[in-house]
Amino acid sequence: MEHEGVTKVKDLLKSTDYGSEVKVKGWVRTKRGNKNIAFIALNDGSIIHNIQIVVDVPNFNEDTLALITTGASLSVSGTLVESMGKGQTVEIHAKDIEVYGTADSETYPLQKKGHSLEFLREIAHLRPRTNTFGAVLRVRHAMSFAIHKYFNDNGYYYMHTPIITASDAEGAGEMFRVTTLDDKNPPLDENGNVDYTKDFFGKETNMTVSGQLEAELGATALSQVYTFGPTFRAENSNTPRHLAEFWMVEPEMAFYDIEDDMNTAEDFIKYLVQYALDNCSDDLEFLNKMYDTKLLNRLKSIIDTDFKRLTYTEAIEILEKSTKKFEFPVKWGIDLQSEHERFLVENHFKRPVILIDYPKDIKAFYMKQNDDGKTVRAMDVLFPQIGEIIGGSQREENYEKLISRIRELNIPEKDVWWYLETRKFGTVPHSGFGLGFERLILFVTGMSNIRDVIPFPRSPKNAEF
RNA sequence: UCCUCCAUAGCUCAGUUGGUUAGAGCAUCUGACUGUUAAUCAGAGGGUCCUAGGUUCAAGUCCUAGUGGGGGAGCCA
Repeated sequence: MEHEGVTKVKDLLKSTDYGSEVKVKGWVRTKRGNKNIAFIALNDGSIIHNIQIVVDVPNFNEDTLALITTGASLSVSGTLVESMGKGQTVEIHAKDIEVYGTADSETYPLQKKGHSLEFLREIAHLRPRTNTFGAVLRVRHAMSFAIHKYFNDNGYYYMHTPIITASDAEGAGEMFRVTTLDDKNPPLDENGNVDYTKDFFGKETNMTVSGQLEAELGATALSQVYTFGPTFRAENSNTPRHLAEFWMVEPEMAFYDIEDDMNTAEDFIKYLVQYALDNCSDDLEFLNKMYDTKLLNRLKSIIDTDFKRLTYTEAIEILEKSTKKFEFPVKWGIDLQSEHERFLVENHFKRPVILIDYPKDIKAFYMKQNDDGKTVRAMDVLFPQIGEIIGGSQREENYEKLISRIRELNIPEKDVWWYLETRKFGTVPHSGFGLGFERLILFVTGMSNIRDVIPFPRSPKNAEF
């Protein structure tokens, strides 16, 4: 739908309708020229490229043109013409220019020149106006859309799981507390502890660390569901791969075993990468040129490569036999460290790896126990550069086995009674996995810091904007 | 949270064994140029050297602490 006769830059650049009258609105990237002619590069975010506005200076008010500086917002009406200059095929010969808002060139922080990503993080309110963040945000949108499309096309239902939760059973990390109690003078019980029965929900509540347990409830009715929402971890993690607030995709499939789970994960991620290549080529080419010249090759190779599948035990054997010296010694039962995962993916197999059948002691309570009594049907998809991009498992559907594991781990049964009931009433084998959305975006964009693939990152000591 | 590196103009950085008035490129401003492509050329303005202490005749430079940031690790997605 066209808005007020305005054409997007994206469509103007494709157009060959020379001589037609057009209107475009956007933000000035650069202006250059002399007293006779001026060139304005205008961008509206619809595409990484700018449309060039050609201004015959004598035809315009001098004071108006003086307001057109980098960052100013304009409405331009004019004629679409074949460009006389090199560097673009079409441009707009301006007839009328309206300045919506100026951007004082003395104080506007974005220059024509490139800026460091660290600096741009400090001006996250303005960084969407840069080429890099425009590209990242468009790719991020495309990936969000593709996720919904993939699941919708494959018979999944999008399920909204709660953001506020009273269950601490997931054990996926430290949680942010949610409360309306007076922080200076909270009600106390007879033992002097904070009395959460007086709190808003009548019990202690937190921000969710995962929608999985609730997604399982949906899967035992709708067969295939997925969640896609914000997730919160109060871990003091200061790394380029962690956020305190991030988005997670969690499909959950009834009647799927671990093999189906792996097949789905691999198909899903290849679909998303293919979607990016098909729909974000301009942005990916820019990122490939500016940040990571191997990006496009890496994305293409992922699609054509079968992920290497092996068990945790086999992986341990490979690591033990390798001549590489690891900082953390390898032994069956340990949780694999980044150096181990990187070795497997980047040195040994040189392709994505799916590891299954992990020791049960290093995995969550809900994972299906294998007959060996030692391992569970967990699955981790390990990617080059970013490590674990997907973690999933077949779930334990046997009530007796599940509750005995819950008791072993001292998880309060009163917190998970509802979860247990799905195993009591019409239980089915089922599986699922979680994909860290920002880690996917890291992989697809080739960016190296997770704070640069989310518009307004939340991390320890940073909740600005 | 641990290890490590860093903090100097709007941005990116240089600044020697501690020693006059702290520099460059880009950006900005002024001027020149009739088709530019991060335009080019000439000139000008622009600094609480992160903060607080300390050592010293003298600190951007050395020491201590703090704050913020990068990289690595842990926790994890």
